[in-house]
Amino acid sequence: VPAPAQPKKKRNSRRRERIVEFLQGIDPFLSSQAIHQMLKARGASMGLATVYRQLENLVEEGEVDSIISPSGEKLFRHCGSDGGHHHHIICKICGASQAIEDEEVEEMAETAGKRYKYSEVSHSLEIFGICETCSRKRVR
Amino acid sequence: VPAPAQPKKKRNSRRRERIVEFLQGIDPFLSSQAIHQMLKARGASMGLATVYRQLENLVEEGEVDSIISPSGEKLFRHCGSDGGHHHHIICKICGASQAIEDEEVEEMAETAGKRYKYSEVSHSLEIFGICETCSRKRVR
DNA sequence: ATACCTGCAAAAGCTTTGCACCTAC
DNA sequence: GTAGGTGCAAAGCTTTTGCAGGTAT
Repeated sequence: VPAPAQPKKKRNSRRRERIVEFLQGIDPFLSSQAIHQMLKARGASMGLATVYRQLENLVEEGEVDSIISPSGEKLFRHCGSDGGHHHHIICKICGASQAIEDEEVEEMAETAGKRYKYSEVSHSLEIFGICETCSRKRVR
Repeated sequence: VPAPAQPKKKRNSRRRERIVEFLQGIDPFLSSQAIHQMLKARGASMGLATVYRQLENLVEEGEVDSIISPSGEKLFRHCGSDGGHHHHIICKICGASQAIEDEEVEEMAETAGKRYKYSEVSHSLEIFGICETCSRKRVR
């Protein structure tokens, strides 16, 4: 079984810093496109491809958390200091999220991997719903 | 809050039966494209769009379970008789899967929804890895 | 100087949709 | 006879990639 290659060397850059800085000040999970759009709106010079490439780097380095929405779109969120891996309940409409603590999920995934002899085990648990704010807006 | 509209009336058809029949005899989670390809290989007359449309129907009716792979692709599997909703550990390479029983996840999702006042709460928990068979093939 | 970073546009994948025709009920 | 099903090709979307030029080290 080949050991996972360590990430390529990454370089600092304006765009990269801009993205990290932006994500640190943001709560919800956002799509690459949304992030690009919001950065442009803030006056950043930034190509879409760069956003994709940098987000890929940042996920690889563990700076950013990535999930897949029910529609198959990748969503990103800064997840640096507040501990390691955890899960969220996420609004399908606005992307607002709250962290969910649950150690049992981690254990369960590991146990299942061993029991069925799976290697390179990862897991994803995401809870999606519609937050109170968005619910109200919908009723109108 | 509008009540969820009941599914449209569905009609029996050769293609639909073919798909159900095929999925019932299959273990792993498969993509729409894979299912289409395998049905064609078995001599079925079947368009790709039909596979997409029927899988959509079947998921809506609860005949088929759908998940999203780490790459964002939708995967399907027959999930009719063996109880209701449950989770799986899935091979990233061949799609083989084993069911995982865990009631706590269900409770947790529900609790989190109530606590944070989210409506229309759903959740997804999937464990991905590489199964023993595929591990061996890789090493060669 | 070299290796990585960027932007743009093109290309790739998966999925959905418009339309004309077919089929179950 | 009518509403739903089907195939094909076109279109939609998100994401990736090729390439020429820019930038950090």
